[in-house]
Formats: sequence, structure tokens, C-alpha cells
Amino acid sequence: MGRAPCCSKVGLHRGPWTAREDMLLTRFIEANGEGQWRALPKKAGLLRCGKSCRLRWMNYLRPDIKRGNISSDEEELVIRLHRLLGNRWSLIAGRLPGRTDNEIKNFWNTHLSKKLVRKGINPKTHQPLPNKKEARMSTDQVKNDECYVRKRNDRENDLKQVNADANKSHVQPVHLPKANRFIAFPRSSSNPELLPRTQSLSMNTSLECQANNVLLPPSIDLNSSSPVSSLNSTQDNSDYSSYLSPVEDCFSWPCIEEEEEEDWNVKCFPHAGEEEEEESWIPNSQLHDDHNAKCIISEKMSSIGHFASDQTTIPCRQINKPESCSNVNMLQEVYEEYLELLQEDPSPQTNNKIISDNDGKEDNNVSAFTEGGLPSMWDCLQQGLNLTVTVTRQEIFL
DNA sequence: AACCGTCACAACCGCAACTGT
DNA sequence: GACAGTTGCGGTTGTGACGGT
Repeated sequence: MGRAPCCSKVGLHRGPWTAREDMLLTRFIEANGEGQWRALPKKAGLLRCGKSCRLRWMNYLRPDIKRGNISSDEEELVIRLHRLLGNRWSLIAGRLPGRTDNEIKNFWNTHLSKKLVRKGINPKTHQPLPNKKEARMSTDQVKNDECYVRKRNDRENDLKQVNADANKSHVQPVHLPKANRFIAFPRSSSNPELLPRTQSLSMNTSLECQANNVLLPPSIDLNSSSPVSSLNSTQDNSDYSSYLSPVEDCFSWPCIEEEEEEDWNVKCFPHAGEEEEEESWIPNSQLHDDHNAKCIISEKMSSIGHFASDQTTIPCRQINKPESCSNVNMLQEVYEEYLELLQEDPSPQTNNKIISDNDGKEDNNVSAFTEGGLPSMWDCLQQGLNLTVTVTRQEIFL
């Protein structure tokens, strides 16, 4: 016996939607808003189950849906995101405004996966297939071999084989770079733009979250637009307790096995009014509160997807659920980019970039003081701050 | 013209996660 | 904590359009 249907199917319409049904659904949602899908069909006068109504609205009728062919730019982005996220269509679609997860999924299955196979790329791992020539022959065979007439379920055997191969291979977990930096800026209600960096740094409150092998808690949903008001109470919610400790103890990247802690150097400067001394570098582990230390951002990772600007500003988000890890995915993407950059140019010297500060001026001393020690991520979240996430590679000091 | 295979994509299904009680 | 209802996600299927024979 199978599972009972979500609702009684007796007397309900199925299959393609008619124009009249679309009109009824659209009018109802425009008047009453989304949600209450189970009750919606009856109220809207539709002989459909709520699930079908939701699907029709989400994938077809919503006004913000972009119709039409997927552009080459979007195509490239889908491939890139799929390489980073896998079959997480809703996450991928979230990076393509106006596109739905269903559309992206269909496009992948009908176009892109086959395109990659033709190019000799494993669409699951995005690594080169063992024998590119062989892969090409395989796709040619699909076109030319008259014995290659198969039922629908057999047609994707090539891809399934590819997938099986991928499952056998060991895929290295993605590790984060050591110098991830989360800088928080106060949110201004009168001015949605970020306040200048100088202003944020002048605040006594510790506004910088500096993380070494430490991430935003995976419970933070960067795709949500809600504020962090749900975090007002922590003591009663043990589910989140591990995320709310100071950043030193903050939630670690879940894929990382226990590793020997690596240290990194931090540049120290003389305090104001003190005798000029040479700048010095000390290991971060030896950094004390009285050090006037900066961590030079020597390279900002290229952003991908819609994170197209030098400084990506992401509002603090509501913590939805402990398992949600979209923020981790985002950082994973950035780290993939980081690895690519390293492959392109492994020289740290030539990788150094001058990046734009928040005031728009180019500044190769973009830095953040570690005033008062490392603040907690929780402090930043509690204050409803915006987070500017820049993933940096630390300058190598010789 | 009829048949058949392929393609594209809307729609469906099962399940897991979430939410409220 | 247990349970039931709701929502969202990803895999799969159904079906019309199209092209080749």
C-alpha cells in the first residue's frame, strides 16, 4: 500500500491547467496572498488540490517569473552553481532571479547535463571524463547508431553510469580558507546604505568578527530577508547554543576533520602617540588585546553569481533551522573560487590586490582592528548588523 | 498521411522538514 | 515529546510538439 494522497483526488482536476483555472488562482492570490494552500482551492473555486495550486503559482503564475530562454550567462552560472551545490535546484534557482527550481532542473536534465557529457565533462563531478574521446563517441552513438533505440528510462544510462562513477570516486570535502573575515557594519534605518567603514570602526563596540576556520552558523539563512529578531532569547533554545558562543568557539566547518590548528600572522602597528617602531608581525595565537593589530586583506576573493561587487553586503538573517546551510554553500562557492585563483596564479605576491574600501577609494590597507579581542558573532547578530562578508587570503609575510 | 522516437517542460509524487497544538 | 497538518524539495512521469522515415 502506498502513502495516502495529500488530499482526496475524487472529483479533482488533474493535468494541464486551463486559462480559467489560472485566472481564478491568480485573482485569489492577488486578493488574499499566498499560503493556506490546502484551503485555497475551495475558497478560490478551484477543483484542484492545494499542492497543485501551489506548484502552478510558484512555477508558472507568479508575476516575478522570468519567461523565455535561458541566456548563455545564466547557463554558465547554472553550471557553475551546480558544480558547487549539486542538485540543489532551489538554491541554484535562488541565484537566478525570476527562474524557478523546476525550470532550472528541467533545463539541466534536458540540456546542460548532456552538453557537459558531450564536452567530456562529468556532469555530476564536473571533472573530465576518463576518456574524452570515448565520451564523444558515446554521444555520437546516441545520434547515429540505429540500434540505439531505447525506452525513455534507458536513455539516461550514460549519465547514470557517470553518476555511479562519481559516487565511487572520493570527493574531497571543501575546506575553508584560514582567513575568513566577517565584518559587521551598523545598519542605519535612515540610510539603507552601509555606514562608512571609518564610522563603524570608530564605534567602541567590537564590530568585526574574525574567523579562523570558523563560519557563520549554518542556521543562518542568507536567503531570508528577515531580521534576527528571533534570536532575542538564547537561553531557552539549546538548539542554537553552539552557535552563540564567542567566535573562538563558534561553529566549525562541519566537513573538516580534526586538524592541527594553523596559525596566521597578524600585522601590528605602533599605537597612536607611541614611538615609531617598525611594523611587526606576530602569530594570531599570540595576539593580545593591547596589540594594535591589523590583518591586511591582501586579496579579496572574486565573487560569483550575483555577488558581483567588490564588497558584498548581506543583511543579517533570521535563523530558521539549525540544518539550513545556505550560507555555508555560499562560502563554499567563494572558497571554490579561491582555489581556482590559486591554481591560476599560485604566487601570493602577484595575487595581492588593491581593493576598494567602503568609501569607494582604493585602499590597500583595508583592514579591521581587533579591538577588544575577537567579538562574538552573536554580538553582531544581536545588534541587527549588516554583515559584509569578505573572504580574504592572508598576506604572506616574509 | 501515418507512425514512431525524441525533446521539452508542466505537473505529479513521495518524502522530509517545519509548524502548531 | 508526540502527533497531525502544512510546506518545500527533488526525482519522476505525462503529454504535446516536432522531425525523421
